[in-house]
Amino acid sequence: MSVRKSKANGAAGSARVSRASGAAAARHGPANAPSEDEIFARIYEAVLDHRLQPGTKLKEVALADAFGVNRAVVRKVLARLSYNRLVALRPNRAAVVASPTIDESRDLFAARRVVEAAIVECVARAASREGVKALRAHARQEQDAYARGETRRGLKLSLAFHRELARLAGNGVLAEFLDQLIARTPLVVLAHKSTSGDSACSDDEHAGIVEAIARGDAHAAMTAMTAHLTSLEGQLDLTGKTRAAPDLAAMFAVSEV
Amino acid sequence: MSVRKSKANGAAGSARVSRASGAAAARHGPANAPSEDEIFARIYEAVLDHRLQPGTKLKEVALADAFGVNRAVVRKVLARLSYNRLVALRPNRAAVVASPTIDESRDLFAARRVVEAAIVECVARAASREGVKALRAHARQEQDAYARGETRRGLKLSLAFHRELARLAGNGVLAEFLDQLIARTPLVVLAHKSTSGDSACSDDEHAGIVEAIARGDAHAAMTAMTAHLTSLEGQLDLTGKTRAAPDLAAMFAVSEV
DNA sequence: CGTCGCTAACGTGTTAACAATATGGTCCCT
DNA sequence: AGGGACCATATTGTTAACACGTTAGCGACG
Repeated sequence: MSVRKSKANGAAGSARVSRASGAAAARHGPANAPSEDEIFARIYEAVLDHRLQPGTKLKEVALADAFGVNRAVVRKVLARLSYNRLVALRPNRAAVVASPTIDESRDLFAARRVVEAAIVECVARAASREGVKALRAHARQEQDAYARGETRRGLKLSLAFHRELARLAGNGVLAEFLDQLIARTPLVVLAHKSTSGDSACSDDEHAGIVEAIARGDAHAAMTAMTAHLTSLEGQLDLTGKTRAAPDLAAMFAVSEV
Repeated sequence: MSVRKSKANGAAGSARVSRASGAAAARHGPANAPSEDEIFARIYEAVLDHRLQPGTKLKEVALADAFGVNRAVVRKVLARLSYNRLVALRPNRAAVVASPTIDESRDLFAARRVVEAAIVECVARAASREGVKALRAHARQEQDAYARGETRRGLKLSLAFHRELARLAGNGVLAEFLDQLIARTPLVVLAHKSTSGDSACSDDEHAGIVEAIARGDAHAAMTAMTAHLTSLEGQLDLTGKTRAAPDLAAMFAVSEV
């Protein structure tokens, strides 16, 4: 994605922190000012962890304060998040975590079926030994996480499984697009999940997909993937509720994973 | 909350222009400062028209000067263009018009085959009378433009044809993604076209797709679309050359279409 | 003669002050 | 007592100055 990484971490970093109020900066760790990418990831993971629910207002100064960075940085992060449809930014109003509509959710899953069917087809046709091995290991790891009750970790691994699949397909453009779709999925699920049951990718279905790929059975793999996504979509319903949950500083300070 | 609002638009706009140096602003027109979207569109069309070739440096101050806006606006536009992979922005270096690699070009066409096959399938299955009619009219218009020798206009209509198809499919997410792919395609073609022949969508192929849709023959429509894209891809080769073409102010000032 | 190091200009990245707008409370009027 | 307009505050949007890094030209040295 964006090529933004190495900048004035050393001297400028500490100077920046000292300015942005040592109190807020100190709350999330020593004197490290998170980079743009880190902030992006933090907010994204907050959505994954249900700490940020759809409709939550993301005020620039509050975020800047929470992360100990400048408002401009927050602004860029919010722009990126808005590109990915994770937040909606309204002119002259605070940005909010996006609240995907029912239609958008349906379209999202339909798009994933199209893209991921093509991806597993590619992978099933040109599957290397190592690739299949890595996929099996991935599915196993995921299963373990769920078995141990580490839901958050399991969810992340589930997403990573789909990403790994896209990587193996060898089409960078498609992989990049799927990345966007995957990023939006948890938000859609969160916004429209039917019950409190943490709807995640079932590991059995992932395993089934891997086995079809290992057999080189492209048709079976595509069918399994389509069914998998349809089953995921089936866990949703049409109720949409929003909640407010401020105090971003505390929220992000806690999870120093 | 209804009273104090009717003033800001006019005043702010003119104030902005007056600051940004009347000389530069005057070069591309009277006192209108283009919006962010307009600048985005202008640059995008410049790529379409081969006025901006891959590798051309896009300096922030030069662009800001050419359009008569602030550097911050240019910066946001460049970020958006970079998100769409039309420009590459390198840290602490001038942004350049992207030079798609061979692999990227191949992946792009493969992705388009996947997405557009799914799209025409949807359209063929649920095609309304009006939709087919609009498509036919579109193809006709396109053909006329090419017949009249209006290559630029024909190219734009070709792109619009694919966009219209995506719109008719009714999947907003997929349409949005295809939009990105379509936007990148001219750049890829420009970067790797085999000869000087302006490779554009053949209108005959478009017409064939429309007729398959009109018949409700999803399979034929998908085949036609896939073949169409493959034929387009076939017009490319693997030579990559870059040229420099500065003086952005004059370039954008000329085309006050 | 080629190559390395230095210096100055250029261009991007960052920051903080300023301007404009929405929001929420309060007061007045009906 | 209820509703609407006004004022104060909070928050976003814009602007210009500054700091940093890169690039290119030039001179010295091997």
